[in-house]
Amino acid sequence: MSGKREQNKRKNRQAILAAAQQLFIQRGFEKTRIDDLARSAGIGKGTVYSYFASKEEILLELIANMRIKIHQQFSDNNDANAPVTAQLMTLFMCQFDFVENNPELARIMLRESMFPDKNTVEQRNQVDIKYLNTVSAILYQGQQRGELRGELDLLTCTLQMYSNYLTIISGWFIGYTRDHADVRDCLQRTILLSLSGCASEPFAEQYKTNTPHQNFYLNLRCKD
Amino acid sequence: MSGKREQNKRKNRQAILAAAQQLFIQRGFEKTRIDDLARSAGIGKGTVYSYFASKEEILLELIANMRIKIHQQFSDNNDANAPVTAQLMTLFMCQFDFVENNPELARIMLRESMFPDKNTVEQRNQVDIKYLNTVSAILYQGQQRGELRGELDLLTCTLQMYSNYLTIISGWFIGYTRDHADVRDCLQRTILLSLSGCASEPFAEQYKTNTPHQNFYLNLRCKD
DNA sequence: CTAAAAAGTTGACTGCGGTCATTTTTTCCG
DNA sequence: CGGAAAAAATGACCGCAGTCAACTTTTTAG
Repeated sequence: MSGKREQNKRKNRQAILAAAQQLFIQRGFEKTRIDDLARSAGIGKGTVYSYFASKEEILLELIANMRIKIHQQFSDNNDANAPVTAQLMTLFMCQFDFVENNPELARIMLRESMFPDKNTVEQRNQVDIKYLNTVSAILYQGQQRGELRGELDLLTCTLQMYSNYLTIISGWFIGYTRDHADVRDCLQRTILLSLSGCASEPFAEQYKTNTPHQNFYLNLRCKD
Repeated sequence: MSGKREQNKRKNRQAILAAAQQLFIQRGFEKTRIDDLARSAGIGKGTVYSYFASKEEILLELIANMRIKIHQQFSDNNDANAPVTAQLMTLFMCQFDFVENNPELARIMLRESMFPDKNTVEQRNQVDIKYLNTVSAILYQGQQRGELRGELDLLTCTLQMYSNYLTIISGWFIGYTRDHADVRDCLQRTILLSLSGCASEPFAEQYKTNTPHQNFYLNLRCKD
């Protein structure tokens, strides 16, 4: 019976995540004590720390799992032939729904995701990249259909669209937007602006560049 | 001598900030204990908390003060007639210099600034708005000079430019950009993209909107 | 099967941010 | 002045995240 150990480890890890899901959502992240969480998972406090490096790590893995599910839902329902704006709106609003329903948890995730400290787990990062890849794919299709300029640098463009989303979310946290409809409107606005550009005619042309990105060390996949 | 109390309060507050500046920068935020900070300021630990609500509040006020100085430096040196791109680059790179030199402190500030929790001090927010106003002013001048489209919604445009900056900074924290030159390049790129737009000719026109923003409850001042 | 080694579990303990009852200083006013 | 009231300072204390030496379970190998 050499699988006993592995089996137990999987069970414990799941138990911790399940307890965390229950407690973090029900009672809140700050108000949940690790001791309670451990008790609820049927293990000792110290054991928790042989599975996760910190309380926050538990939350981040939990959220990463949720975000993968959300992404799956998007993929299942998205119409890849819809206009770029529509697809981006759908993708971003799916994410915002989660943020709106779990502001405390999402806030911690967003903080860590945008401004991580050194000891970040690579894997969690992958969920963000999954979303960036999706944006990238949407834009690439837009290029193929002629909606977007063909010589665009996709990476810059992807970053900008995602950054539009993050800033609107940030505005929501700060209190500049009140409800779902506000967020939707603002998001639509910035996306449209990104598409149409700020410059006036004579200038716009000269601002167009097509040299590829070389200083942002991230490779996105725009094709499945 | 009825001013004794007021005078002392001002002195203590300054002493705390001075000690914080020294210790947070020298030894780091995490590694500085409140007890040490209090000792260094010549007061008791409890007293610190009658001036600041938390360790983080001290840091945030400290940084807010630094950012005001940085902004002053920018104002003093900025050429208001330079092209929009140049002015924005100068403004953002001034800020990045601070971030680069104090990553730990800046990280905490950026996290709190973008995704604050409920009990945020209004005053600190004002520094961010100061910067947004500056961006707004730069863009407004650009409009006046004909560089930017006159019917642009300044708020949306301002948010987008600032969000370009924040995302590049975020990329730097994550490790997607390595050095000062990378950041500069990427920033330039996204700004140019914001100016020229992503859409191809026939589409670009129809994405242009000129209805003013109504769902983002922030009023910027684009004129001094 | 047994015993030693390896892997995993545990809760008492540590360190630090933040609190609060007590003490000290300052102000007010007769 | 003096002494009462108000304001401020203080450090012992608390709660909780995270550690670690002791202990238990599982695996390995002879």
